Amino acid sequence: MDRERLLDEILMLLPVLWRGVGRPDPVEMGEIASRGIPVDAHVSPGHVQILIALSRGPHSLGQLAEDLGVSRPAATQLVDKLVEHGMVERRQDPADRRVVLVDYVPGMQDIARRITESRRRRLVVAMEPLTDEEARAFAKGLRLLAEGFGAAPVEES
Amino acid sequence: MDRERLLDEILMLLPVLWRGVGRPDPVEMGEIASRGIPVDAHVSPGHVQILIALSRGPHSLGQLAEDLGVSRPAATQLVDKLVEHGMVERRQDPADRRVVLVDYVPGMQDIARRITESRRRRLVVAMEPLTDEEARAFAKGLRLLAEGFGAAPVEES
DNA sequence: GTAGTTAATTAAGCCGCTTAATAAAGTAGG
DNA sequence: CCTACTTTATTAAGCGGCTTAATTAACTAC
Repeated sequence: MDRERLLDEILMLLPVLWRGVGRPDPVEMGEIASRGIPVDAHVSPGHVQILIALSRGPHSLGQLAEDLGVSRPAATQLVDKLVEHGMVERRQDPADRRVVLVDYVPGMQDIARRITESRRRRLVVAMEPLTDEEARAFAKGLRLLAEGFGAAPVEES
Repeated sequence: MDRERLLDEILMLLPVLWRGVGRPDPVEMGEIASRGIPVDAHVSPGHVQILIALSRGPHSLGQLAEDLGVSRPAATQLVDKLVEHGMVERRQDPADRRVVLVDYVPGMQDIARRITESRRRRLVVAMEPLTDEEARAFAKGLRLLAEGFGAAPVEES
C-alpha cells in the first residue's frame, strides 16, 4: 500500500497546519482595528467557527458546543469573548428559558463576514494550486477524519 | 466559485478534527501499558511527530523544532517527556558540543513504531472510503496548507 | 409540590505553546 | 589569547483553550 507513506506525512503535517492556523494573524488584527472593534480582539479558530455557524441562523449554546465538538463550558467561554467584543449577543429562548440563543448583534453580520474573510483569504491562496477536484477530495478527507476522530468512542451500554 | 462553500466547511472542520486528534486515546494507552512503559504515558500529536521524525535518523533539537513548526523550548519540553518515558535519549554531538542529538533509546524503534501505529490505524480506518487518488489529493492539500500557514510571514529585510 | 432531568455557567486545573532571560559552546578579529 | 558576537539549548513565567465537577435555574411528570 502506498498509503503507508501518506500516513506518516499526514501525522507530521496535521499538527504543523494546526499550529499555523491557530497562531494569531497580524493582518487580521488590522482588519478588525480599522473598524470600531478593540485592537486586542484575538480571533481564534473557535471564534471563527462560531461566526460561521451563526451565518446559518441563531444557535443555542448546546448546539454550538456540539457543532464545534467542544464541551459546553468551552462554548460558553468562546461566546463570552465574542460578546465582549460586541460581535454577538445572548438572547433567551422564549420557548424554553433555560436555553440561551446566540446570534449576531444587529448589523454585525457583515463585519463578522469580513473578519472571517481574512482567514478565508489565506486558505484560498494556499489552496490555489489545487484543482477543483482535488479541493473537493481534500474537503472530503477532512470530513471523514473529523467524523472518525471527533466521534466519541462511547459505546458499551 | 464553488469553493466558497468548501472554505466555510474547511474552517469549521479543521478545529473539530484537531481537537479529536489531540484527545487522549484510551486504546493507545492500552497499547503502551501492555509493554514496559508507565501507564500515564500520554502520547500527544507532538510526541508522535517526534517519533516519526526520528525514524529518519537522529535529529538535533533545533531540527526537530523546525520540523514540527514549534519553538525550541516547546521541542525541549516534548523531548523531556519522551526521555522520561524511556523512548528517546539525548546525546551530545561530538562535532559541536552545543547541539544535543535526539535519538531512539536502543531497541525502542520498534516500540515507537507500534505506539504511533495505533494513531495510524485510526487514520486508515477513517480514510478508507477515499480512493487512492483522493487520498493523494488530501495529502497534497494538507501539504499546501501547512506550508501556507506554517511559514512565518517574515519578510521585509 | 416533590423528584428527577436538562441547559448554561462558574470554578479549578491541566497541557501545549509562546517570549524573555540565562548558560554554555563555537567563531572571528584585534 | 582575550574580547565581542553568534548560536544552541534550557529554564522561567505566563497565557489561552480545553476538560471535569459542582452549582444554579428552568422544565417535566407524577
